[in-house]
Order: sequence, then structure tokens, then C-alpha cells
Amino acid sequence: MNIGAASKASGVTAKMIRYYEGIGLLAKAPRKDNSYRDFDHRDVHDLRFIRRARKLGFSIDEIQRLLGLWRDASRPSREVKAITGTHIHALEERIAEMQAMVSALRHLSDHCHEDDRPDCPILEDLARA
Amino acid sequence: MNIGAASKASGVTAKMIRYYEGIGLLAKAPRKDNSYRDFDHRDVHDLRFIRRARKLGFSIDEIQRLLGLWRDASRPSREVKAITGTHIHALEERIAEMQAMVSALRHLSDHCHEDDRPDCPILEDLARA
DNA sequence: TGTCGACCTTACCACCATGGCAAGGTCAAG
DNA sequence: CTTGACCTTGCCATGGTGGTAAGGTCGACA
Repeated sequence: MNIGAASKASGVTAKMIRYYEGIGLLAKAPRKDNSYRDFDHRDVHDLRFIRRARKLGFSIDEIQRLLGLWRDASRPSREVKAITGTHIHALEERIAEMQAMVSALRHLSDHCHEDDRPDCPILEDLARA
Repeated sequence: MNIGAASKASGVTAKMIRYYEGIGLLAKAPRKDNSYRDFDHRDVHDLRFIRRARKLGFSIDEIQRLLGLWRDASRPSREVKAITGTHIHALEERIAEMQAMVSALRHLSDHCHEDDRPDCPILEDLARA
């Protein structure tokens, strides 16, 4: 299975497949005589796993650990839940920050006349001493 | 006013002040005989403006435009509101994405036993075909 | 057989905003 | 004169992805 086929099968770009291999997230694929990488179904599985985890916002480092736990048949589910909990927490913190930004901006924006006059509480707030 | 004083007065690190100057976001500070930058109160004002805007999640590019509008005494408030609206929209999209992640993760996590057994729907979901 | 297009390879550069470090100049106080 | 706090420039790193360039390989078709 060439990299293009693995890419199509997993939804991960060839570029990123090489990158994941380079940083050790994905096992090094054996090479054929022509130096092309040769992937198997396990690799495709791992790539799909990675793609899904990235979509859920896990960092590469977290995925590294999740994959390790996946490969460990006797993994304690506790650890998986811990990683997930930490990640949920980080996401929620970031969400709260952004929501604070939005409500501040919305408040300012609501009081902006949106016309040709220069008065604008948005700039006034940014510039206040 | 040396860079350290400007930094303290504005809350922006010296490093970032030099960076902002380098990319043209902040006016180039004149140099004293010893080649130290010499800031005035306008620079401090701009730096505070930048810091606040960054805290509200505006990109450097957006701040560039906001600062331009601020300096333009006849700025139409409409433009400021437009930039802000675009930014609010982007923030809300990102928030929605992250909330989707959180609810997916929470759903999976709620069904994870958190014990020594290997069963864990989180990994099962990531690995599903 | 020649050629062409699709594929593969490695190796760089760029992003964005920030932090860190190194090696050296400058200044003021003791 | 020394010491420590400050300033200078310049380079490297982050993270995850995209781009691009220069070259090797393969399969199909004329």
C-alpha cells in the first residue's frame, strides 16, 4: 500500500503521514525496493485513530499516549479517562476565555452606532488609560 | 523612556515590543546616542491598545487596522464595528467547534468505567472502523 | 521504445505569537 | 573599578499544517 492509498483510506494527507512517522507517532513503514513506503491495515487503523483524535482536539502528545494505551491490551481504562478529563478541562477553560472575549466585544459592539461618525466605544475601550 | 520602562508601563514584554516594531505594528522608536530605543507616551498608549486587543483575541492584522482607524480622527465607526463583527463571528465558530468536541468527549467519558479493566468506549470510538 | 502523467522521495521555507538564550555594549551606584 | 541591571541584535524553538522544488519511479498508451 503506497502512501497515496493510505492517505485516501485514512483521510490523512501524505504530508502529515510522513510527519507523524518522523516524530514517532506512527510506526516507521517498511520500504519497498523503490524506497516507497509500504503501509498495511494496521497503519491505516492508526492513522484513522489519529485523525479522529485530532478532530476531538487532542494534542499530538496526548494522542501518543492514547495510542500507547490502545495497543496495550491490558490498559486500565482509568488512564484513558484521565487523559480525556484533562483534555476536556483544557478545552473548557479555553472556551470560557473565548466566551469572555465575545461577551466583552458584543457589549462594546452593541453600543457602536455603525455610521460615519467617529464615535465608537470599541476603540475608546481599547485606548482607555 | 527605555524599553524596560515602556514595558512596565504597558504590560507588554520588551521582546514583544521589539517584535511589534519589527513587523510595523508599532512606530519605529527613535534611538538615543547609545542606540537605546526612546519611547514616548504615545508609544505606551499604542502598546496598551495592542495588549488589550490581543487579550480580546484580535489578530495582529486586525489590530493593525484597528490602530489605523484609531489614528484616523474621522474614522467611520462602521468599519470598526465590521472588524469586530467578523472577529466575534470567528470566535463563535471556534467556540462551537470546541463545544462539540467537549460534548463528544463527555459522552464517551461518561461511559468509561474508570477502573483497571481495559474496556473503554473512548478508545473504542477512536479506533472504530 | 519513447513519452507523459501520476505518483513517490527528501529537503527545505512559511505561518503566528511568543519565549529563551547567547554574546556583547552601556550605565549608574557603590 | 567592579558589579549588576539594563540594553542591543540575532538565532532557535514551539505545533501542526501547507507549500514548493528537484528528482526518482511506475504504468499506460502511441
